[in-house]
Amino acid sequence: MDSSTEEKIYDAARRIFILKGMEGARMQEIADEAGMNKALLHYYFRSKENLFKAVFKDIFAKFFSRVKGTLNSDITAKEKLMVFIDNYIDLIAANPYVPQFIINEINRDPKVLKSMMLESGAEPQMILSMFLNEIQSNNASKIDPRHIVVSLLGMLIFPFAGRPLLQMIYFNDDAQAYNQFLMERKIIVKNMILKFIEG
Amino acid sequence: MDSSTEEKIYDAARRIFILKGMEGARMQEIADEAGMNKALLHYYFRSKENLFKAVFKDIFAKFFSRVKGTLNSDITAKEKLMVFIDNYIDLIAANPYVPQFIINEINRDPKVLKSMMLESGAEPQMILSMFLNEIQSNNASKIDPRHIVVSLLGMLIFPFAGRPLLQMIYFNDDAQAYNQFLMERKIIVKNMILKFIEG
DNA sequence: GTCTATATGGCGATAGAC
DNA sequence: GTCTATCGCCATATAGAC
Repeated sequence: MDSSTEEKIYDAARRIFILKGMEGARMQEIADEAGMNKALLHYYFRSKENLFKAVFKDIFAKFFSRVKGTLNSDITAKEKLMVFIDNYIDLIAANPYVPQFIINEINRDPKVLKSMMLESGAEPQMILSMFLNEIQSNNASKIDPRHIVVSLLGMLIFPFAGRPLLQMIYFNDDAQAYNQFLMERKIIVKNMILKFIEG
Repeated sequence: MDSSTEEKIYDAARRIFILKGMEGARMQEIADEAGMNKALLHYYFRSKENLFKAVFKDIFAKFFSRVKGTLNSDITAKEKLMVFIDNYIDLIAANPYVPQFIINEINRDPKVLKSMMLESGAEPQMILSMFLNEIQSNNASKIDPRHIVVSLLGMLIFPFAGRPLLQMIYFNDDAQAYNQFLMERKIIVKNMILKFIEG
């Protein structure tokens, strides 16, 4: 681990903030995680608010760019959607707390959302057309594609966000079984979306 | 407003906790909301933790009992599902922050989940069969009904939890238009579930 | 740049008058 | 039961030695 001090702080903050959110995180905890003193956090980032914004902006931008990247390949619209579902479930599985973290923070302080959008390089107009073009071209049933996008994202994110409850009442708290359930969802969600789009 | 002091505290706490969560809420803020002094909160509930648990337990139990009630009427399984979707969207629309609040708190401290389940009168076994029977009997495609339950809840909850982001990028921040979108989802989600269940 | 020590403020909780 | 005043703690932030 020969990364710079600033990078160590940033990485530690990223882990702690994602797990506990802005309010739940403690500067001391981040310092411990980074293996250094609390004062250094302020030396490099001046305030907790600053550190949080730096981290949040990056997480937000990275997740958006990953989504964008998935949709920018050179295959048919339907194939893009299928690839997106596979990749997105893998992406959340590798970062299970990120989507809920983003949802929480945009609800906690919706004001930051606009600047996040701009600074992340994700112009609203580009985001708007994301998904929608893919869906429109295959949408035999002429449904407002925004309903399909929202349904799709809900189906993908909820099993991760609601995991403690779902795993307990439907899987007798068997984490292994629940992991398998999450991977099964790739096929399930693809089938569901296809059936809906193709009328 | 001739309710008792304890009720006033409880109601105020409920509003504040739902909006800000356990960590974001301040006892002073709850006292202001209830129109009284901070010390009275401790006189009646001894600690913030106690007050929070009392509120959370009730919210959790009430949401579960509403869901249960919807599924206990005397109609066919398919009709029950359709009625459930209508009622659940109305229920969230009237309490838009509640589902995310529940999700946050069970993730923040999963230990409380078990006692919540028991004290809310919702035995896991009863919860398990909830939905599943309804879906199984109509499930021509023989899909694991848990996938359908999770998909359904995700489709219903996500448009509320992700509202700030979705409303901004897909509705140009037009709240009125977004409200209409939420009501349209009753038909959309019903169609989606039906198509899936009926193969 | 990195540390220890400390200042400053806010919050949960309590004491005690009425 | 309800209030004012205050305690004690913990978290962010800063001062200052090295």
